[in-house]
This record gives sequence, C-alpha cells and structure tokens, in this order.
Amino acid sequence: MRNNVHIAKKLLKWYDVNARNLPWRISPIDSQIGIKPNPYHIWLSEIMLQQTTVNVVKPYYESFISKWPTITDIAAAKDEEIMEAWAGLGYYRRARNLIKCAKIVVKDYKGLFPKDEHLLLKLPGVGTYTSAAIRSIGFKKKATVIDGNVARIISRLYVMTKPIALSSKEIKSHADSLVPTKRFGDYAQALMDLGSQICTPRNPKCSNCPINKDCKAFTSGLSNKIPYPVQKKAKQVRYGYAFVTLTKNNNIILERRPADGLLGGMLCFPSSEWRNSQELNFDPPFEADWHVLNESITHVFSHFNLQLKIVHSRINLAPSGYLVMPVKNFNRAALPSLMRKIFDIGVVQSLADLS
DNA sequence: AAACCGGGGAA
DNA sequence: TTCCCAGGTTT
Repeated sequence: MRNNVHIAKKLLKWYDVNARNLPWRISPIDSQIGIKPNPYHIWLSEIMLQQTTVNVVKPYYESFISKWPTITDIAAAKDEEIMEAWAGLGYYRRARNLIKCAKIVVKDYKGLFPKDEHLLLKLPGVGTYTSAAIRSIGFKKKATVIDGNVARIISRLYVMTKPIALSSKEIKSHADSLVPTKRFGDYAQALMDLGSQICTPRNPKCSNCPINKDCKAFTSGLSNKIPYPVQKKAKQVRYGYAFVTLTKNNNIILERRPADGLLGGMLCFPSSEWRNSQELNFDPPFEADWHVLNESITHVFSHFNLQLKIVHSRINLAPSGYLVMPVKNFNRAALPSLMRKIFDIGVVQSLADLS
C-alpha cells in the first residue's frame, strides 16, 4: 500500500487551527508544551460519548467530574447516585459498566488505567473503540481509533460501495495505514473533528476539507452518496399503561427496574406490560381507585416506539415493595426521560385534583 | 450479522 | 420526519 503519511500531516495541520475546545480535551498547543491528559477524564468522556452527541454529553461530564474528581470517587459512590447522575443520558448499561469498571481499576490497578490494549479490552464497557481512544488520547500511544466519523471518512476516501457495517475489515486496514508515527491522540481527535465539522453525514463541506484531493469520493463527485445506507427495519409501536400514585402524605410510588434490560437500574413508575397490540388488559400493580387520564405519552426508543396511557390514583398507605418518595423536593432529573414525561403529566394532574 | 439498548439535535 | 451520533454486548 502506498505511503499515506501526507494525509495524516494535512489532518494534523488542519487540527492545529480547527480543533474544537472540549472540556475533556487537551488542546494541541497544551499538548505540545507537555500537558498530559488525565486518562480518567478520557475514559469518562469516551463512555458518555458512545452513541451520544458532544453537546448532550458536556453538562453530564462536568457534573460527574465535579461530583467525582477521581476514579476512586466513582468506585466509592453508591450505585444509585451514579444512576441518578446518569439519568437522561440513555443507554444505562453504560453507567452500570462504568461503576463495574471503576471498581476493577481501583482494585486491580491501584486506580490507574492499564495501557495495554488486551487489559483495557477486558474492562466492562470498553470495546475496540474506547480501548484505542484511551490508549491514543489518554496515553499518547499508537492505536487505531475507529468511530462513526472515522468509518465515514475512510469510506469516502476510498469510495466503499458497501454499507459501513459490511466493510469493517477494509476500513480497519485503511485506518491502520493512515495512523502517523507521532501525535497519536491529536490525530484521533483530528479525525473526529473533521467528521463532525467537514466530513459530515449529509452534505459534507468538501471544499473546506484539508484532504479533499486525496479523497476518491470527492474527486469522483460521489461524496454525498457515500457511505451507502443500510436497509432499516420499520419501527413497531408498543402500548401500555403507566401508573402514577400519590399517597395521602403526597409521596409518589416508584420502583427500581431490574439491572438488566431496558432502562435497567433506573427509577420508574410502575407500568403494565408493553404490548404490540392496543388491546390491553387493565392490570394495575396494586389495589386502588384508578382513573385513566385522557393524556398519554409517546416515547421513541432505538428499536420501537412506545405509547403509554397514564393512570393515576390516590391511596392512604403505600403498598409494600415500592419506593415511596415525597413528591415535594423530588428530583425530577433523577428519572429517565420517558419517566419524566409521565411525571410531568401524571403527578402534576394528581396534585391539581387535590385543590 | 443482527438485535438490543435512549435520547437528543441537526437537517 | 429521518438520520445517526467519540459503541458495547449479547444472540
């Protein structure tokens, strides 16, 4: 394969001028004068950034660093505190793996991330991408970082005529061949910045691209046709009831979902089974004088849409087996977004009925 | 290889 | 609306 060094050089030169300023990032100038990244910061940001956009992550990242300045603090925190701080960010398995990973790093590695790829890959929540990101950005080691940006850039550079998911081996070999001999972290971040600012999924800004002359998609006018999309399955709708209950003392009734599966480990209102059919059995979790509200909420998950009718009741005494929390001072932000919608309708309406 | 797993922002 | 995002894990 022909020497690609000139491509990395152009990217790094572009990055020196166009690097985004991000809370977890060491700027190219600071990096050059020897300021070292904090692998804990890099790990935390990378976990949060999995399938999640930069601007959504920023406030969560700042909040975590402020609450838990070191990985030892994460490992020592209560699980519920971490889950509450993660609420709203989605993909909650990431938070559960974050906790597991922090405990392993503290126990087995004295609180310092290993640099070895093989050891990193054994950590929960750390796969090929995150391992390479920690190694290159966190430790300035050589590693091939391939995320959605890199895959898209490479598929265009070489005009790959199959969807990205079917070209992973080819993308990996090209990506390997493009990695420079130094500035591994800056190079990885340069690719991400190029992907987010120039080589965007739709309408890439090829005229501003520092490597457009090296890009086969650009030189052949195919930039907007690559990468080829994958066929998508139509989303189904699931239906159910969500049960909002206030006790006489204005406590709300919640439960914590099991650790595995959808919204695992999160606080939730009790709900019925979610079925593909609108023919629902009204099957409340406990005895009460239930009122079905006119309102329902809709929510979009990655693989299905959900529509829940909201039901509420007032009871004297909380049934056992549930979490009972004063609605006054309740931190709405502790709920995943779906449950926030239910809270906003069900609890507000229940309180209004009192007056 | 494909499904599962949230939520939001850009176009 | 549609798309897809600094993916990992399980099936």
